[in-house]
Amino acid sequence: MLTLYNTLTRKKEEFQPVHPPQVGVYLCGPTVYSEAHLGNARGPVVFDVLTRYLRHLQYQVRYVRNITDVGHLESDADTGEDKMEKAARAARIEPMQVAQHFTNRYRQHMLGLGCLPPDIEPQASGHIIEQIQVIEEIIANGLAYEVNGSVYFDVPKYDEEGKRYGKLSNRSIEDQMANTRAGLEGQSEKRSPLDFALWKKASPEHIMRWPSPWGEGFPGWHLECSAMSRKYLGDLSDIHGGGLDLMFPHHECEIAQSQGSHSHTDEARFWVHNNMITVNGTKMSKSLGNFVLLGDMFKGPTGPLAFGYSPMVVRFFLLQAHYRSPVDVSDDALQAARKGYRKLMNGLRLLDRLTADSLSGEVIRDRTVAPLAEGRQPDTAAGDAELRKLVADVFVGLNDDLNTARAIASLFNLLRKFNTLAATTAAMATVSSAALSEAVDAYRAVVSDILGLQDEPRANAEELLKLTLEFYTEAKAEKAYDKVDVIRAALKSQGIVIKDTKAGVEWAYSEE
RNA sequence: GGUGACGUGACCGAGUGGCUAGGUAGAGGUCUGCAAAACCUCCUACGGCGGUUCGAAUCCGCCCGUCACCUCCA
Repeated sequence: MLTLYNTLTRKKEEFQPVHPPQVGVYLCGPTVYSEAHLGNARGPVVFDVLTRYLRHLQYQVRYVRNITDVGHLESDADTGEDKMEKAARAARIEPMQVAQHFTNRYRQHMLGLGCLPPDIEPQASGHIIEQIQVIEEIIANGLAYEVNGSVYFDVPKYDEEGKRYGKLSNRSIEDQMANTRAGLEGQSEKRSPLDFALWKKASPEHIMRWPSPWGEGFPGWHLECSAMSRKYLGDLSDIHGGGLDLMFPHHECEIAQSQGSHSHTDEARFWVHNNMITVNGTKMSKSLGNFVLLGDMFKGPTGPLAFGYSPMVVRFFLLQAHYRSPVDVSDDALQAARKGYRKLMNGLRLLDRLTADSLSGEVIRDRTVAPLAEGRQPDTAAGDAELRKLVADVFVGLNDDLNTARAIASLFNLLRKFNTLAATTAAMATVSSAALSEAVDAYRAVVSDILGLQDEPRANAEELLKLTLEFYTEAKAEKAYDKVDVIRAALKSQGIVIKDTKAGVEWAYSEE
């Protein structure tokens, strides 16, 4: 049974869907005004594994990952220029063009990292009507007020009603009041410094603006997720997540908005937060400038990294730590991860052989039974039990708050067993083909389907072809025509024909 | 200041009071035409000081150190 750590209750809870077998999952997606960095990838990778595992558990998952293309203000105060607009102005293009560009880049990188596309990928700008609707509900409930064409959420009033603003991040409204920064004063429109904007009036120079009951403007920081989560996952979804740094204020505000609207829920039953990626122990972030862009990281070198690392190595690296632990990036750690990843992939190839052998039953039986006396069947009880234990351990890890680090450790133990079995016929005789095939299926399922780790072909086809042509030329020089024919036929089966020209041996794609 | 984490062997990184985490690196060995891979063995650590306990990396206290959130941030 899967347990998940719920930030809302601060403990691990058994996962039960609100409406089984459906499961609604929402991940706060990227703000598409710049290139994604490694830190931006962790949430999507973790939630990709989570949704893959939920599907493996036979749940019908609807996975929503939004695109924030509006609504993030640049300055500390609730005023200032939208990040999209700022980027657009700098590049002298349409804001939507900026959004589209980085959305495309983001999708490309996420696919490379093995993240399956979400079922719904809603854009904030496409849900202005829904957001206005939520604001109207909150106003109707007396928890928001309009000033000068802007609408603010009334945090103190909400808190007075016993809703407890701060329940997610575990902070009291008194403490928050006491710790209000001096720099944040001067937002005269707000009744309380804790209030946050639901709708902001657009200043004349603002490009991204929409009509509303309060005049032309744009939605506030936290509204889109509440509105879109409700639209696609209902009043109460199952799992809502994002980085730890979104817990406050973003997710806290989301809960307030949902409680304050007609939904009257915490928006999601489970609030799940992944920890940060650090560089030399310090959080990777755009503002600190110590980030490693995904595109650069795949090519390398960049920033603190002297080498490039493939997307799958990066994915494996992230999954080797538990999602609630911080992970520090370094060449040492990534190089170790690369070897581990390749080991796991070699295991996948070994399984193809193991399965092929088991399928041709005679081969296995001959090999395994041969050393035994006539008429005796090998005793596989102990071997089978051991194999099944190794498989079970993998799922123990996954079920324990999606502890991929433990699951991977168990996979390596299972892999060692496979390697031992494959080494000798005597070893192979210690397990039944039924138990073996179960274990093989489990390994494949976990590595490929759940952890989403695919083999990355590292061989260069061009180089291999060149090598083959050298053998061809050699064989031809030796007049070893049988070899020549074999090579020619093999290449032809790959759609490639060899052309003997006066200048030398060349190749072309077969036109047949 | 408030809230919350964390300090594990050369490196990364799991650890639910007693049972080998795992990966990488290193040493030795088996196998091998040479290698590689694989397998076996070794290197067996928990910031410090106290306490609870038959027993603590794991619980409690204090101290030292690091980090995150409290402002947009995954």
